[in-house]
Amino acid sequence: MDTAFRALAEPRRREILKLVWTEELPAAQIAARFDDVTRSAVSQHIGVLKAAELIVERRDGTRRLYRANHTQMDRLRQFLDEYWTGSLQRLQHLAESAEREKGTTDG
Amino acid sequence: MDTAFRALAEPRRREILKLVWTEELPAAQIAARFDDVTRSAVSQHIGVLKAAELIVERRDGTRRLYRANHTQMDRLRQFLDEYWTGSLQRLQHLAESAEREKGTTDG
DNA sequence: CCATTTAGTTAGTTGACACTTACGTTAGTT
DNA sequence: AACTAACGTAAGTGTCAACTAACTAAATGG
Repeated sequence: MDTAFRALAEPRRREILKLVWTEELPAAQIAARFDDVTRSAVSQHIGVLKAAELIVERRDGTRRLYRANHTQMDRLRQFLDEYWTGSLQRLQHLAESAEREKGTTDG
Repeated sequence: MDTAFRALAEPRRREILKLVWTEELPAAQIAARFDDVTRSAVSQHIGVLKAAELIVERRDGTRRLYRANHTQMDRLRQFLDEYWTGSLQRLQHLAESAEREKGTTDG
């Protein structure tokens, strides 16, 4: 989770992720989109995105094709959602505790 | 945007954010929840969350009360959503370009 | 085998980040 | 004014991340 958020914190990695969102691309073609950074840097970014499971790799001879892992991205959205649902659940627990409290003090 | 993602990448900050999600809390009470870190460190985390506009501050005498900024959190979810809608739009643009291409070569 | 293409890896530098300790600041209290 | 409570801020340290340059590895073709 930490890994995924930290990976997305880097603008360059977000761009890479968008590039491989709809189409599968080899590292060279990804690197070619950036003129102010070396292939090595892009390769390392890809490594970070791969570690965060935001992209997946498919090998084809000497080439390695990358594409976004939509599932992981969806998981992040769900995590953000939990901030709402999670807090609602906590409120519900509080309410239930209050109910029990009433019962114990009563009997 | 970078700031917000980087702020969320830290587990401690995510905990702080959850603490002030439903209730407004002073710094001291937030710091009291953690026994393995100093008040100063918590204060700095709060500073990062504030810079990312994930929490807002309200002053009351010598105390400063914090609460989560739900709007900013919603913005992050929308950003993640754009990865889908955005790519759909790009596909649509491609389709439209192809249509125009047909027209120009034709006439 | 040798050269080429495609891509990952390592070494080293620079800058950012999390943390602690110590100090400064503002609002109440006596 | 002096004291206390509740915070933030500055300085210093260890660790991690991003980047470049140079090297290595695997597949392909003569």
